[in-house]
Amino acid sequence: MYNKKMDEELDCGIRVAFKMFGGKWKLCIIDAINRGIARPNEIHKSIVNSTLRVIEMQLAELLFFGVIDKCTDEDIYPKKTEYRLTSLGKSILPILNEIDKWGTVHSEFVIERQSELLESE
Amino acid sequence: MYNKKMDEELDCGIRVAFKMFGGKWKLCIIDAINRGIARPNEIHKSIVNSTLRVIEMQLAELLFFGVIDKCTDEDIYPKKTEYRLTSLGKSILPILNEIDKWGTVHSEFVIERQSELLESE
DNA sequence: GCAATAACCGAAAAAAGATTCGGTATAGAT
DNA sequence: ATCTATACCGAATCTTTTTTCGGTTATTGC
Repeated sequence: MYNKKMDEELDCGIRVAFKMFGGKWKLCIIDAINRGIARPNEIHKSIVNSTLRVIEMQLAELLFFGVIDKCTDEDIYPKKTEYRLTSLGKSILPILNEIDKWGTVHSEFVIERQSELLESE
Repeated sequence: MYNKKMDEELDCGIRVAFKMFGGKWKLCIIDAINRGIARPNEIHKSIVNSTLRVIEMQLAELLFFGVIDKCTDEDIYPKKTEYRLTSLGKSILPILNEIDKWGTVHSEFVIERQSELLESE
């Protein structure tokens, strides 16, 4: 969450949507929370190759944009924070499922093309 | 299309899908082609705030991954190139429509939150 | 001949985004 | 007292993506 130098137009649905969940990790985070993985540390561990810091930052953005809700139990230590999807967050789930389904179906093909790229370097 | 230093796992559908159409401009390009805007120059003009160069680069990637087809009329000048969606490209359309619909519905809300961010800098 | 046009490409520079690292806080266990 | 765990934050650094800019090619129109 910092300032951009170039102005970004939110003039079509696609760009608005990408503003919300277009980041590299956002949909994975939303998916994890939806599957009941509620705590930052757990979310981080569930997403291969993610760093805790980036998960924290993306959670902060999702929170700011009202995609998720946060409740922290401040009394207990180690602190216990849980995130849940808001209704706005839940409204993304059908899209998430479609995207995940598409990716699963085409995974083999994409991975193959990808590896051709890497071989030819 | 260059080499990444960090390895990216394509271990879930979401990441596979994002590999294909997760870029900032890809879905806009697919949308444009789907609406009959077939030529690089026209696609560029139809997408506000895009540079021609980035459109060219993204078209090359979409081509490489088999999302679009290209046919260039080399005989005529100025050269005439037209892109079309392949069946793989067309398979993305339902998702694209869902995303666009979501963004259109929530556009006002997102733009408002966004402007709160910018005011408080 | 010269400008315009369309497609494209390479490379430097800028911007955006992610990682790394070190720090805070606080309580319970050893 | 020290270690552990969890959440979280700031800042430097590094990677990835986008922009900017200057080319090339080949034809049509002036």
